[in-house]
Amino acid sequence: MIQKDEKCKTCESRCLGILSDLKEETLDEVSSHKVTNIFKKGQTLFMQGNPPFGLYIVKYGIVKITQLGPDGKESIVRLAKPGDTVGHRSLFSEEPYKATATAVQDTKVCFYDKKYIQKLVSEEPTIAYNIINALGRDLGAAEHRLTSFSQKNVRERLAELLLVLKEGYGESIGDRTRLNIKLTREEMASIIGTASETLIRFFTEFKNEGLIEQEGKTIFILNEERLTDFANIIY
Amino acid sequence: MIQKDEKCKTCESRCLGILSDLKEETLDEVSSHKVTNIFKKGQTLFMQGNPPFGLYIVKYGIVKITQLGPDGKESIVRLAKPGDTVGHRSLFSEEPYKATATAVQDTKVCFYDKKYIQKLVSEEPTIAYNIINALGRDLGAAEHRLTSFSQKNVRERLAELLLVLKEGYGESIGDRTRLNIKLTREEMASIIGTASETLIRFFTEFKNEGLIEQEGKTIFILNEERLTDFANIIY
DNA sequence: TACAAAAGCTGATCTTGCTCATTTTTTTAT
DNA sequence: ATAAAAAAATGAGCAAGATCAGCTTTTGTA
Repeated sequence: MIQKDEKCKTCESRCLGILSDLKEETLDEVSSHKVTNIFKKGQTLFMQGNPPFGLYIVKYGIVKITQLGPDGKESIVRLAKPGDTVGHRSLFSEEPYKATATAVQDTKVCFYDKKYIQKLVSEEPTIAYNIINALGRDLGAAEHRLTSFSQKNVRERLAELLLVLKEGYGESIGDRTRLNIKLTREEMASIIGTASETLIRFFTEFKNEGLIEQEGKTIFILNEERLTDFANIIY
Repeated sequence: MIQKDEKCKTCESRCLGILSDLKEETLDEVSSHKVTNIFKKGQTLFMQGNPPFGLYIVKYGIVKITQLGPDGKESIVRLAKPGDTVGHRSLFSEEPYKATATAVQDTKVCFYDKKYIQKLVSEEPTIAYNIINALGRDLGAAEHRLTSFSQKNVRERLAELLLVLKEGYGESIGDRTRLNIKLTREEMASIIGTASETLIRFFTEFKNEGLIEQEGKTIFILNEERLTDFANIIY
């Protein structure tokens, strides 16, 4: 499903992302260079090994970026929410994608051709800044996770994951925080690098201890403070 | 020790890094904006928590970028060799450094002020490209390591580390490859996220199996092919 | 609405790799 | 050159978490 009618100028997700600082007239021009796509839950935006053609910006929904391990098991290396960019890591590298991007739920993304983004970067320093910042943020997150993988146990990493999800997807509902993201146990396990059985055990522990709650597939954070203690936060 | 006399134009390390595509006259201008420093082995370029002031480019030597874990243990998240950039992750983010940069051996670096780099990025798209590429490469490496941490055992990760070090620091000497980098067992362990004792055990195994050799503190790769098998490479 | 498939959960067992202790070797400083 | 400190190496015991198996619940689909 392809749409070309929508305008960046009036897009709510835009103000969160790398196009946030552009002038109105530039935005009109940008609009005419994008293609909007809807991906159903489970559909792939691009696959590991394919050549990169351009840049995706998430309008709504959630995208997971995964890598295949030696035994065909997938690891989730990153998540992208509305306003986030997907494909920026490989933008100007001449190499094929090192990861696969898949819609975690029904997702709308805007696609921009590589050539056009290159032009934009050279003409609009603010775009360059924003891409550099986005990459810096992602690199910081990845390296922080490396340290967690090295030095924390699974229970601590799960507590940390719940707090990170709260940061990115949490919405305060009364005295609880609802996580507006639905991941399978398998997916959560693959983010923190453990077996799903192990994740489930600690997840159940947290539920029994009254730190979190579940309604259907939706997770609620009840006690952020105690979760923070358990996460053994680094800084 | 500070030197201001050296020229970027004639610098051998420059052609490897983000300044590689500049015109001669721009390079003269760039030269006048840099400060060259020598850091003795063990000295720090900057510390986790400090505000970032600019960008470092390694001229010779090696720099490790480390993060402190919850118990004060350090994890090495990245290494930088001549031509590589240090400090680019936090360049335009308004946050303090999330990691510490330390000279692994005597190291010479050129320092460029943040403001000046910002000006350069907006005036020279090639600089923006190169920084984006450097960040993309680093992010790719970090995410690849995340997958390895999730899915590989210590033996496989050590084999992989030796191959990565060969890629970055290897020099062919007869039928062996010498690694031009000297790390302690502790440091190697902290790269692959294991205890030094465990690393030493597998290191000894690899020596006994004739995959690697050691003269003093210098490591030689004898059998890359078999090491690659053991590394269980992902792609 | 019913059936199949996928996801979630729990228990039992086994293995990897961590921790602690000790010895040996190498490096650094005086 | 010598002492002190740091790094490397090795062994033994233990614990975190992986794996395997079986069962239940949920979800998707015909």
